[in-house]
Amino acid sequence: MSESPRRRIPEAALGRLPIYLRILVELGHENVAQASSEQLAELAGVNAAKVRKDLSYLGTYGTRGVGYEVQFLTVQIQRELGLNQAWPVVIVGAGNLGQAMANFTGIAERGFHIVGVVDKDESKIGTHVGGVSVTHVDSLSQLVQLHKVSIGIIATPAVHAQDAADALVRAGIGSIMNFAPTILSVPRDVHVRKVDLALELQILSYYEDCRNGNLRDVRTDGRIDPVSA
Amino acid sequence: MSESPRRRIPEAALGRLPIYLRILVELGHENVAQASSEQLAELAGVNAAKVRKDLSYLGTYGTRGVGYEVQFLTVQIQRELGLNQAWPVVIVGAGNLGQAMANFTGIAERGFHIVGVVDKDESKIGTHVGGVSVTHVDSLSQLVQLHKVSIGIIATPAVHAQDAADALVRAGIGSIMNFAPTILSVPRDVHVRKVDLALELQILSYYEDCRNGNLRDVRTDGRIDPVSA
DNA sequence: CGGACTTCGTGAAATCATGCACGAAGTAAT
DNA sequence: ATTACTTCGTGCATGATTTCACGAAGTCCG
Repeated sequence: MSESPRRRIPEAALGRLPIYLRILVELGHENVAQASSEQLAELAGVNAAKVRKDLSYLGTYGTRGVGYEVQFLTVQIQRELGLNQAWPVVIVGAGNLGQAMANFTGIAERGFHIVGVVDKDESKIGTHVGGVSVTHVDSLSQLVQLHKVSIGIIATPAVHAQDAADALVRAGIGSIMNFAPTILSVPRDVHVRKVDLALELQILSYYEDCRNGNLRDVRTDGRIDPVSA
Repeated sequence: MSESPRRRIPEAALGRLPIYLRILVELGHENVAQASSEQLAELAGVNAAKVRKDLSYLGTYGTRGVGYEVQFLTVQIQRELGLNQAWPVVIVGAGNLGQAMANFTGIAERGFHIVGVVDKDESKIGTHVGGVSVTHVDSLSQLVQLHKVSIGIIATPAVHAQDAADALVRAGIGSIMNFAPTILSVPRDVHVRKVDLALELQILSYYEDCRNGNLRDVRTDGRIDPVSA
């Protein structure tokens, strides 16, 4: 047991660390030196016990009676998330979304660096987005090796998403952020995070529909006109 | 018990319904008439029992020994999600992300209709994005009332996100999709879904960092140089 | 120094989500 | 009709996550 076998932050907690991090960075900019779990909870929109439990997975970095030291905790979370380096990222797909991601300042601000945008559409090649010029998807491997990229973003239409994933995997990428509404099939050791924008809207639609008194009636069970379209 | 008091789909299941829906629509296009939970599970990348349990929240729409009728189930899920109408949507913020969302075909395809894009930057007003022209944020209420909009998208920089939310709430919006990395404060009855793009990348960064053998060492507990930056 | 007060860290309870496994209900074919 | 087979619906066990509640460890001040 000289290794470091303890070390796996629960998914749920992991998803909140970037939120705490952003808040801490902001507090730092305002020269706030200390923050209690209560304050952080308020800013993060969660409950204080959860903040403490989440932070406890990193180590015991708080001081009882006082709170957490903003600068120190900032660095700890960054370290934990692997953000003490600038990660190079490639984007596959130079459409609306690909361009938006390439231009998105929030990404650069938080330690990511877009090193390339590729597309298969000849007409887009050579155009400039967010400081880099679009190259052909065939140059992906080269790009990845040159910049030691390990994170790729898929911003292609759904039909090409699996191709994009295959290309990224072939190029040696280890993690993928997928905007296409497609379940990608990738080797077990490649991490995929799916972001489905329409899905989020559909969920809002559900809640809106509920609110509108459209309490969808359940007991209308008998099949009504199965096929019509 | 003549009411419809039963009717609240667990969050986790709700988040998967749009996935099943997309799969069913695709199967429908391929003229597949029936699908078993096993097949749906395969396509959705989940386990068959979960598919059945999720669908059971809608009603008992399957046929034992056979499976689910694709057309019928499609309609049921749409109905449940409130997608039997086209929802009008407004976007606040005509930057990269706002433009990308306005142009995003995936959104229109799945029953949403962008009726307006507003911004506070005079230089953007009058420009065209995704079939509508950008108007001033002051016209928001008008726009919302005119088109009976109940869903708004915030695609502004973080500093203006709360203003945008306030404006949306004032205009009478009921649900908000927020791309800014900000915890919005809104009335209790307004639904907010947060999509934090940088956050997703930060989580990938964590996994990449783990993979790279950088098993962050935990026992280096003694505070190392708290403040340095 | 000692007592009052603050805030963390964490066990334990409560809640929510997942997955198994099996009975129920259907089809198909002899 | 009976038998063999498929696949749903769901009770239950297991696991993950959230929340509570309280002891421990610190600060502050007279």
